[in-house]
Amino acid sequence: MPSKPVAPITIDAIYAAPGYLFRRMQQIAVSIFMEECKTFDLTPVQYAALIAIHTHPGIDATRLSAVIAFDRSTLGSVIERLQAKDFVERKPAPEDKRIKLLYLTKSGAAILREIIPAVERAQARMLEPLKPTERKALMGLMAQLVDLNNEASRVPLRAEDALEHLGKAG
Amino acid sequence: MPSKPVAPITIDAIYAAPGYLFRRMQQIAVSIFMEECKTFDLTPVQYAALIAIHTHPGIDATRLSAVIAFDRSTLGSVIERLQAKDFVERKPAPEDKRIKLLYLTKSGAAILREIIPAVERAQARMLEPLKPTERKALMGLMAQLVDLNNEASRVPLRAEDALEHLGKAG
DNA sequence: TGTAGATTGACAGCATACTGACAATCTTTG
DNA sequence: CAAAGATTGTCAGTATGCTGTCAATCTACA
Repeated sequence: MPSKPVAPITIDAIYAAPGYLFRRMQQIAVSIFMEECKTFDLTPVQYAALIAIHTHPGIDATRLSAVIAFDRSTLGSVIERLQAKDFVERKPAPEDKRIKLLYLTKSGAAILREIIPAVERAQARMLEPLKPTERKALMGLMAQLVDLNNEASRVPLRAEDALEHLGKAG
Repeated sequence: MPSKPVAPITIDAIYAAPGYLFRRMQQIAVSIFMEECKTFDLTPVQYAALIAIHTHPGIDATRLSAVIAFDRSTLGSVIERLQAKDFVERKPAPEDKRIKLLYLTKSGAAILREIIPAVERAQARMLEPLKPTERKALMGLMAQLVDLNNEASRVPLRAEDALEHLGKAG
């Protein structure tokens, strides 16, 4: 009996591979985001951070990294840049000297309101080539896959766990 | 009549956004790849470059960047690292002094053969949480979307155009 | 032929992303 | 209470990824 056939080494195999398609689509998504939001000087990551801080005022960096699925190291410099642009401020936590709490500044809240239409245009453009039914199907499958693969990429905490101690009153 | 309702600013809106799902899935895909291939000291990008050079021996850096959808700048340092590991070698093109042609070394060809099973395990793991039908559907939609959005992320050349002058005998 | 324009590889600069390590600090446990 | 262990923010180091620029070189047109 013949042994299991070895897949030929070709570039076309790459083009059909999940890993390639995910990387390429991420690349395209960032490009579209930056194009729609070019007047705002905000990257996708910085936008996500602002939204999360808006939703959870007084969150600390470690919990924020869990909420938007980032490692702490990267997030440190992201916050630094947001602080330099005066969109975010950090206050020492009174009960724990290690922690610095994150808050939006007035400019931060303002730019968030202004950028949202542009972000929504960007999100719509990413899926525009598909038919409405296909968009729904794709987003459903992606949400499912990301959720079920959550453990695969080691993020320090699951978002819900990270927020347990944070008062619902915010 | 009421004006168009403004979407509330919440973190949940982020979690359902295409941009977030694409970024997160790319993150997960890289993580799985690195886990399966950790004995090989090759990143996903370096792997893609090796495959492309294997498929098109004597390709130059600019065309390679088009084939695997990268900008030239990033690819420069990627090639440098592959060269440092002795997986790739560059030879000056006789008919054009600007160009350096890329070839796999013996070690490069060898590691490619060895790593492929690990890469295939990684690719399979990315989609594992889904049912077979769903995997096919997702990959179909992703391939379609990436293809139709190709112009969105400005890669210098389309892959086919990039390879036009390269002899089929290559 | 000569020169304007295009191409190539290289570089600087910025912003993710990750691992691993570290001191300061807090918590848990004996 | 004291020592062990965990957590927090930060840093160093590596690798993408992008824009923009540049000199060297090639091409195409006047």
